[in-house]
Amino acid sequence: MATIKEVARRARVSVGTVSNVLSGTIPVSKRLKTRVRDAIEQLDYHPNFVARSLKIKRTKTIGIVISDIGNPFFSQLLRGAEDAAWQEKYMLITFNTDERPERESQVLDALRDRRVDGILLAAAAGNHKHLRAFKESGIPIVCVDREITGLGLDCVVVDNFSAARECVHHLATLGHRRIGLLNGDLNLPVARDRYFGYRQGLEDFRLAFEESITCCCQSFQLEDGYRAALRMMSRAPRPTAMFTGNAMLALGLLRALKELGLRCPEDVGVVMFDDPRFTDVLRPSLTAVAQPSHELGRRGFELLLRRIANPNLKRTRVVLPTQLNIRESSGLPRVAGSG
Amino acid sequence: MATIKEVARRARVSVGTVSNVLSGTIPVSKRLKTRVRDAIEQLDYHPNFVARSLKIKRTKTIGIVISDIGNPFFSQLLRGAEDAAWQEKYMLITFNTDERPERESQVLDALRDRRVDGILLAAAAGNHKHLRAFKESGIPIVCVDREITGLGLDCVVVDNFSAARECVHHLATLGHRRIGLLNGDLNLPVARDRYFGYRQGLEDFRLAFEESITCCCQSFQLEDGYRAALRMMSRAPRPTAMFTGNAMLALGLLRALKELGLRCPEDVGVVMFDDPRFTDVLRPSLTAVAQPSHELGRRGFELLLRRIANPNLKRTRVVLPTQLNIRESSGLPRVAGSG
DNA sequence: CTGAAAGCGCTTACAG
DNA sequence: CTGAAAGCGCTTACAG
Repeated sequence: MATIKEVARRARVSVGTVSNVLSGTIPVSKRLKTRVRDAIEQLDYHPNFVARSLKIKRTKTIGIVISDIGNPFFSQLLRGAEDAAWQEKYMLITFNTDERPERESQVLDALRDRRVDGILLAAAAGNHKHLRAFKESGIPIVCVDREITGLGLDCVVVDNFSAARECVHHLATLGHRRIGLLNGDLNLPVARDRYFGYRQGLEDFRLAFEESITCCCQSFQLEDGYRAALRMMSRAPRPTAMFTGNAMLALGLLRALKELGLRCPEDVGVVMFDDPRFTDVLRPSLTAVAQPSHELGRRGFELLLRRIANPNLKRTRVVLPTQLNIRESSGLPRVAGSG
Repeated sequence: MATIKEVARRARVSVGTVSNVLSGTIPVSKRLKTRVRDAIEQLDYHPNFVARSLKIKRTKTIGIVISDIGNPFFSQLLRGAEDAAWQEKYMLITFNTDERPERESQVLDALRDRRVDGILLAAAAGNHKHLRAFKESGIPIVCVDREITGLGLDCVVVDNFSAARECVHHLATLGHRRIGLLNGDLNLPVARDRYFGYRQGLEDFRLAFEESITCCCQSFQLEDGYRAALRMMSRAPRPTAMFTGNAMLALGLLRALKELGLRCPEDVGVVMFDDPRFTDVLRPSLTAVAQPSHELGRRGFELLLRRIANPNLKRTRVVLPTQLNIRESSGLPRVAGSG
């Protein structure tokens, strides 16, 4: 590919002049401008962004580190970030960590070596020692979906506590008295918040918290949810309704119910966190907490950009609203004592 | 962040020597090696990959351009590519095109400016003028999922024709005589191959091809499938079974059936292309063609790597096997004349 | 306006 | 082994 030097030679100007017509910041005479433009076209010249990055110490690239792109929540979040990034001529380097902190640490190191301008991070559970070390690099991190406290990191999140609490209220209002929980790893802040929201919801209705119908799986994956649900639902006394920490766990639960010959919502009502596109095609359609995943990504990027521009900004925490979409799976109101 | 110069000064060696201990290709005395290592640690030095890229003319970065990461097929493909790339210390820049050729063209240009080493492309429908122009850059492209002919591009794909044909055979064997099609844009090679496979399947069983129960939507999106299905299924005579070109269209179809009060599989049997994780949680569980999406990504990356290493290799075309997973939605065998 | 030159942070022949 | 130097392809003061 042609270089700026070749363009300069052909246009009989200095490389500085070529650079100037390209950037437009410093005026160039019409005569030289056309000569340069012609040379560029003839040589099919495309400025080398790598060289530019080295010089200006900006790569216009950010890393986005999530747990699993297979989860529709994260794929939408990625889309939001990409859409915002494209407008600003930024590019995204994507990484999945599968919730493994050591992989997260390696990925962050690799991104630092590439000198990305910033990072959007949905952190894995576990300690954040490597994040503390990463601060040395001076590369800003904005947490998306999963807040990290104590490191002064910006974040854009939803109010998991309140949304979970609302789910329990909804089920309790329908007459449920034994409401179980199928959740992810409690080391994950989102899982923890949903857990405490669940408990608060029970308390609000003076319902007993029962260990035996509460399960925190190792992951938010379908298979884990399936196995846990199989165990929980084949044990008496069964819950009459379940709240699940995300959609994958709900699918696992539904699979287990099906296998056990239990009907939803007649035998077991279901309400879940997350509301991916396919939700209302399922039978029954699923009552779900919709999160603004696309916006989470978009706002995350915008915040990161502001942080890059101004490292001294004080820490920002953005909370986006959720919405409970009531569908069939939570069931009809129960008559007292039928659970 | 510290530079190689600072490390050299502190270790009292030349920058060349620092580079040599880092790369390991040229031997360095033990004495200097420890001095350099100490300096690196003290300064928390991390080599600047951007500078390295400029010098060696390799960015160890590839672009991956797909239509929609929200489609589980593509998110798995991306994972496959990422997993393979990570092993080779490559990074992936991700882009969604939403099937827009003009966006695809812009994205490719931007990736060229970044001097990616290669590109994994699931091309949008439409003409490929911009791809022809892109060849000038010398940056290799490997097509994944969607083959492009006439430009000498490598590809890794599945046999869409045969898999679609097999779906129709399956339905015909169950006794269906009016088998409809819900497909994506015929300008897309995958859609076209599935279309012709469908027709061949009908022919194999001497079933008539009927325009009125065939629909090629503008996109492979749920909403398009829903609208088309609503139209088609409310018109008599209805098909007794449908073959859909992907999972999103099948979900759209199911939503339409539900709305029209039609049961699946009793009223309408359904077989679809793609087999995402949630498929067998649906009621009925869906008969589906599983594609090795993860492997498509992995093999695509591997092929790209070979192509980068050797631009003179002759064109390679890799075809990966699919598998028809028979579940409830195709229904039980029909008695003759019941359709 | 315009050009010559320094420099971004590396790698890699080339001498010694 | 080791160092001095050139060069990757740009941008940006600095003179003129």
